[in-house]
Amino acid sequence: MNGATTSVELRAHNRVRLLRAVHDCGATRTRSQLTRDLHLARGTASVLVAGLAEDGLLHEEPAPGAARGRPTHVPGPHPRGPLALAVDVREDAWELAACELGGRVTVLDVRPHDGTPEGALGPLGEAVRAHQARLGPRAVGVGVALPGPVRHGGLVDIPHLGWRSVDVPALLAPDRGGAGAPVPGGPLVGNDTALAALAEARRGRLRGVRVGLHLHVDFDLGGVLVVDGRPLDGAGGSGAEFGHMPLTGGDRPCPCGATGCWSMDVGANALLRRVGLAYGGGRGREQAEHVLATSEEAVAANATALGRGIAALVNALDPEVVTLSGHGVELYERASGQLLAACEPGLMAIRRDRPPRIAGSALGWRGSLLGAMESVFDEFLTPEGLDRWRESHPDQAPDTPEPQNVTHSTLKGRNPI
Amino acid sequence: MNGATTSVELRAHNRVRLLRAVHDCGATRTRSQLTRDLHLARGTASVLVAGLAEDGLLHEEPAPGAARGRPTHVPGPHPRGPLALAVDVREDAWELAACELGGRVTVLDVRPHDGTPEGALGPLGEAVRAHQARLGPRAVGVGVALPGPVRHGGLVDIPHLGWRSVDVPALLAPDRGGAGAPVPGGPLVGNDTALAALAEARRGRLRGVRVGLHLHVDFDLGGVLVVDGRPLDGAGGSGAEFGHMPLTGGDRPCPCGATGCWSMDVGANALLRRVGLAYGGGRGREQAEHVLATSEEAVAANATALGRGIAALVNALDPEVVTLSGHGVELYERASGQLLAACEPGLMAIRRDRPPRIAGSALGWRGSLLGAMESVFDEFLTPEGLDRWRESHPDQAPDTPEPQNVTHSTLKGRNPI
DNA sequence: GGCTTTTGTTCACGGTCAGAGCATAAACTG
DNA sequence: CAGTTTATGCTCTGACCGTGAACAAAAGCC
Repeated sequence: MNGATTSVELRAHNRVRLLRAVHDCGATRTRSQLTRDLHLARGTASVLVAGLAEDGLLHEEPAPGAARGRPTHVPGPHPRGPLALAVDVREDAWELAACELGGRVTVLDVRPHDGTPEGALGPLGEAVRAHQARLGPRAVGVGVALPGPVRHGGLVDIPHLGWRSVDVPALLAPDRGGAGAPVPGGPLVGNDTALAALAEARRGRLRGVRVGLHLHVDFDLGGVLVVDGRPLDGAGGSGAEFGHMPLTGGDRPCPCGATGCWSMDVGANALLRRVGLAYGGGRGREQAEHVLATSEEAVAANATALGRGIAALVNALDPEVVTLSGHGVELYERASGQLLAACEPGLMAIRRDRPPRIAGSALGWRGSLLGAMESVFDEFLTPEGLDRWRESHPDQAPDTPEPQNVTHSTLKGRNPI
Repeated sequence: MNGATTSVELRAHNRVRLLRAVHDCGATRTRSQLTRDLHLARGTASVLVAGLAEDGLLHEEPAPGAARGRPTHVPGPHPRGPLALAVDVREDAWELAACELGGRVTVLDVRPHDGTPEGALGPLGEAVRAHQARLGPRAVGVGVALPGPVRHGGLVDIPHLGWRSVDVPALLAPDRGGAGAPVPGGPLVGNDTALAALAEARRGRLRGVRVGLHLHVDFDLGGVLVVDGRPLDGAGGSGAEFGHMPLTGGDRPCPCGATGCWSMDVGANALLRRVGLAYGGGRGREQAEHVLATSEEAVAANATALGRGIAALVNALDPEVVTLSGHGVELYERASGQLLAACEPGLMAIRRDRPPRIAGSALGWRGSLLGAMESVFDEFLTPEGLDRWRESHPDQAPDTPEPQNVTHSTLKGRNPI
């Protein structure tokens, strides 16, 4: 992102570039490929890799495929290297995972909860602290995805669960008592839509896309613009709320406090309402999935509302691609016709010539969790982050036991990964 | 923006940083202040300034105020330094100016036109070419602001003037015959709203603001998000069209091809329609100004629609500041009460706690022209741009006569600068 | 007029990367 | 199976850059 000014910053900058390249490609590229991609001299790459390996950040393995010349190696995560703890908190359950550099995910824990701030975040905090203690300095950060707007580094509102300015960092670590202020080393709290978009930008269908629009459909609808691989999260961190614009002409009051929000017409709650079932409070995920699978009419209504809103956003923002995650994937698969039919008349004439691609996410329901991981590594893969690592690893990293590879059942929804 | 990788890139990067700092502060800071601001050693700054002065890019003048120690100097534009040609094309007239590094503007020409592509751009192209010939290599680029969406580097649509995919670069320079492709050295065509937002970000009320929303009101309404000093112009360059979302619940067909656009309810055309006068086709600027000054009712209707749309966008994007330019300044001065009253009920509850500031532009009607200038310097103030300059100035720049300092009357509207 | 303060200039020094030359390790060739 | 080809890793030299200290310069202050 930013530029180096002095020679020593230059070295730090190149260390970060190399490490990020390894992470972004999922530890698949060989050293010689990386050398070319980053326009480095072979000697420079040699020094950089050696340094990162010595710091316990990288570990080279022989490259699998046999090629013509001298065999090269694939730099990947160090066996005692940094781990990001990532959490996806939904309205009815949470999932905790440890993630290596490169993006390999090991699910550590999955638990349902009662929808209250204490009921959800208390046990989660305990689990996080236990794993942090077990992993020691290998745990370089905690990223948490939450299904509501996040303000000023941790205050979360989820109107339909009755969460009002819930201080998530404080509830996760009661002793540290941070009043909304982002404690150094505290959890990185983010909106699930914004984090799903981040994952999509790094490892999904928005990879390499300069301007993309990501929409995340769960109980309600979130949306955010992704520019140059970064979701635009607003001034206070809560800028992924495209669902709270009155794009579909409704006049129903929204729990958010406004009226006629697009979000009222798309998502699990809208599906349930459409068929006359009870909705709200984070309940009814299974019924909603049943409706999605069986009620042609409710699906069509959802898809129509989705399409109309997409048209408005495409007019305004001119994205190259529109991606859908959560229920959006199935909604698009089952009713792309209605969606596109509702979208087209809402487009400006000049947009109809070259409409953006619309695509389901490649990450399924894993987006928010992966985005939480990326948010941790985004902070770690900086000169400052690597300096901290170096300080916490005086010479040789102590032998930490591998994280238990028990993979619990993951949160509901398909998991293509 | 991006970072240097090698030592020599580092030098180029620091040259750019210094030059940009001079430009951004309007050539007001002293060399010692710049040295501190950029965290440079005095020796480095010395070498950099000397190099830039020798290249004909900077020229140091003694600092005006007398301080305690050894007197310092103020680096400013070189008398034979680079000039950006900037053009603001409106529906009924255009204005051409030459701009020095640092932002000093000299208006070169102002002319009304008939609203046709040829009528507007033919004479403009002649004027531009004449000045380019006069200035030689000092003219480092041409930036053009146009009141409609700009696609793929130059194709412009202005529905209410009947412009459909007008190839602006080709019409400005018929001999070069670029078919929409951005010719190297060709004009940088941009949307007036996006460029007004750019100017606001660099020299107006969005300076230093991480996330801001800028709305430009002329005959109709344009809007764009500004992040880190950069307006988000979409995948094809036409992402400043917040006016073409159905935010106010109308159902009137819009010339753009969609229905119920916000833009139908705000701007000169909306004012004229409200009082029953003829509108469209870029005519009626003076009548609209009269309506704005006299009709309480039409102004209130405009302000209400503006406020309602702002609420939706604030919900979605969480900007820190909302700025208004063009007629928006007067609209806000005359009816901020109605605007805010319409905005508030549309906000999410969490936004009502900390609503963004709303402010009239500090640049009045000059924004688009200044933004056109900034777009030229944004391309010039890069390692590549400075290399081109060095190549076109083999050793010592030839003596070019100063641009005539005749300042024509500027385009209609107040000009605080 | 001498002292203090601030800034510009010069230069030795350490750090960084590019590039060339050489070593290495595989596949290919006959 | 031995020589050739090819691609890569390693090492060293050279050029470049910014830092920081020492010195010079130019003003205000006492």
